[in-house]
Amino acid sequence: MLPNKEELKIRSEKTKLRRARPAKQVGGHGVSLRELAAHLGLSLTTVSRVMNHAAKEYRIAPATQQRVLEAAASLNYHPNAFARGLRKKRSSTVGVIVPEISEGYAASVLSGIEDALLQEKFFYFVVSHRHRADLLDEYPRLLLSRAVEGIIAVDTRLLGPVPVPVVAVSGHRRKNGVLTIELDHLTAARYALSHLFDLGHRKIAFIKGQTFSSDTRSRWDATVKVCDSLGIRIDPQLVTQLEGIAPGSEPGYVATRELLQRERRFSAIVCFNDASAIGAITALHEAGLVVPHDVSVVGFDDIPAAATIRPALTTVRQPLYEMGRTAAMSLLSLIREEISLSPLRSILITPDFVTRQSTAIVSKD
Amino acid sequence: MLPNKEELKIRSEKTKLRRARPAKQVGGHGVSLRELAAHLGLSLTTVSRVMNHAAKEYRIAPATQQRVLEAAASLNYHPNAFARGLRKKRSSTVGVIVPEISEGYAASVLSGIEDALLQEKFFYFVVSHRHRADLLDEYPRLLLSRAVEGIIAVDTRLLGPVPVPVVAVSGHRRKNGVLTIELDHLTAARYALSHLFDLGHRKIAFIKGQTFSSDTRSRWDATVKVCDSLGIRIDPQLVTQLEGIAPGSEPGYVATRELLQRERRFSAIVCFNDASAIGAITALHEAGLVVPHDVSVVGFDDIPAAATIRPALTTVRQPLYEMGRTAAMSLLSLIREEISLSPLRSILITPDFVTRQSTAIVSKD
DNA sequence: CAGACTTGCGCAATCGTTTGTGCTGCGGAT
DNA sequence: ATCCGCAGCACAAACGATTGCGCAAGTCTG
Repeated sequence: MLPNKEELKIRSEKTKLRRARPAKQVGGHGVSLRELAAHLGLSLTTVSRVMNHAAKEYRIAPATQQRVLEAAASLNYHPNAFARGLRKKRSSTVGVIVPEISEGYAASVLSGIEDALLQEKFFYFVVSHRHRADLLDEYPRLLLSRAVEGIIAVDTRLLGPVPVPVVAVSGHRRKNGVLTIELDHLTAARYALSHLFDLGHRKIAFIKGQTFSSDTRSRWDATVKVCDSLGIRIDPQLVTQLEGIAPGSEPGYVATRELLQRERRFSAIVCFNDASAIGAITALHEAGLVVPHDVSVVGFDDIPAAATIRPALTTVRQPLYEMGRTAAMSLLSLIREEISLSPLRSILITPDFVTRQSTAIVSKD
Repeated sequence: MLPNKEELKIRSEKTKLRRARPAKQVGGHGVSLRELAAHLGLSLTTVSRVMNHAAKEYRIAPATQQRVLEAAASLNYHPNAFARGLRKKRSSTVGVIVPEISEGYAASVLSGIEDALLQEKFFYFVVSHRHRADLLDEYPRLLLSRAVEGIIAVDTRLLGPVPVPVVAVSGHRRKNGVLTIELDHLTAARYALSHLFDLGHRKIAFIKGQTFSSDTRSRWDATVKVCDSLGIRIDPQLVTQLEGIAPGSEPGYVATRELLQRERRFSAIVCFNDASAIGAITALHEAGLVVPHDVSVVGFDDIPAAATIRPALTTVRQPLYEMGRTAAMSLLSLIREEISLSPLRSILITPDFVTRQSTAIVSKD
């Protein structure tokens, strides 16, 4: 049955009535496009076009633009994010998955991510999986249900495929459809080793990372390669590995004690990270060895404590902020389809090297 | 002009045609309610009610519920966040404003916030203002335009009033409409001072925080009060203050050197935070004083470095994670109007005390 | 002065959900 | 046989913004 004129009339009036009531908006502030338009005596269309900077394209008179913009400002108009998202199918939001947000690594990367995203008016959701498999499985779905347009995985290996662009910061097995931002481990190794080499060190000990850490492999491969080219022989007896998931300096302390027990002489230690370097220094001091006089120590990361510990740590600095920034910018490019994935699978970030007091010329005795 | 039957027919068919095309959804995955309903031969209404657990209320037959749920699962139906938000005016999202995310303080608080929020299916946006006034002004608005239902300000003083519930973690001047989560500074001071008191310390030096830091005032007030009750005299000559915005241990180093120059004897220092305590230790060592034998040092915060530095730092631990959790849970209660603001203006969180190696019995000489 | 452009703007459909109200059978009470 | 009530579902109007077309004046061309 088609409604007749009478009914339509009535309905239309009811509608008007409803529209007249002050709509309580999300956030409780501001007015809707409709109210703004009514206030101006213009159509929704026109106002919308002005607000979207599409005025030229649709030839809105400059005077009208002025009026609209002023009214928008004075009425405190803010477009409703839901309505806009619903219509445009874009949320200007990305998801970030990290192992643990309270850790310095993730937080530094996030800082870079945030800067890059906010510049483009994007926001981000953060979730931390804490290495729990169920969360690793659930979070991407949760993020997608929040309509994120892309995902950044920080030091995290995503399980299944994801229907939006994904950028990984370290820690992702190279995989189809995932752009990885990683440190240039070769340059990093070259920094650390040639520094020691130039100081005269030849018998160098190494503390590798835990096996579960994704950087362990690539960093060690780079180390081997650089030693090769420098002519440094890697003595298997001088290689140890961090064990256990304990954070902080403890694992490095343990590894160094093991190293010392092997009674093989070495004049320097290259550590997997600063935390373990600090542990190494403690162990060396306990063994009566003075850093850097007897043994030089090189760290990795440049965490804040690296500068404050005595002796201050010579270390390879990971530009985490920059890695985050790059990740975010790449993700945006992928979302906007300005770049496609095939040509580049990973972007290398160049580390810095910070020379402090924990390394010195090899002693002559 | 009313459309006649003919036109309506045509329009309706056009409509059907459009609806038939596979709608590319946000996130590129799943089907819409409409498709799900069509698939089931049911109305949108019914399916929606089942999906929203409102089946009882509207007497949907159990068999129907079953069918709906199964179809939803098999078709991978996910409600569109925009449409739902638009309709229900709720985003299940809050905003978090921090000074700097890469700093340990904010990151730890965020960790607690995240846990509490995700439990309730809320997500959060993070923005860091870096003490820039323009951002402090802009971010609340930006967050509101993203329809956040509440805001958590971490160590940050919001400028204007905000039309959604606000919870502050430290750093907020007590203000109407803002619930503040803060450390119980009195207990904290009692921990630190009675520890030193019991070790025999009477001549105690203090390093206060920078004036811009919001905790400086309340922590000092508590210190004065506790000294009073313990009968410890505060010698103005033994009180210094951190200067400058430099992060890390430098300000503490400088403050301690100043203290030493005053040539007033003291057997212990109570520092504003761990970072400055580390600086203090460095300065003391340089002056030939051994910690803790000659001077005991107490920190505040319990940052990771506190445990690794030598000597390991005795310090007051701020339960940042718990403060974040409490903030988030309170905010949710405010949003749901389960609690109102008037009765409680601030929630005190009790600190812990960690005894390590930087404090010792006062030496007899 | 008629037709062809251009200028400046409005109509109305659409995005996907939610929800107040209504409508249809069917069984039991009278 | 009539009426009532309830079980079980559907209608259709929002929510607020975007956008392909379309249309009326005004300007220009010849």
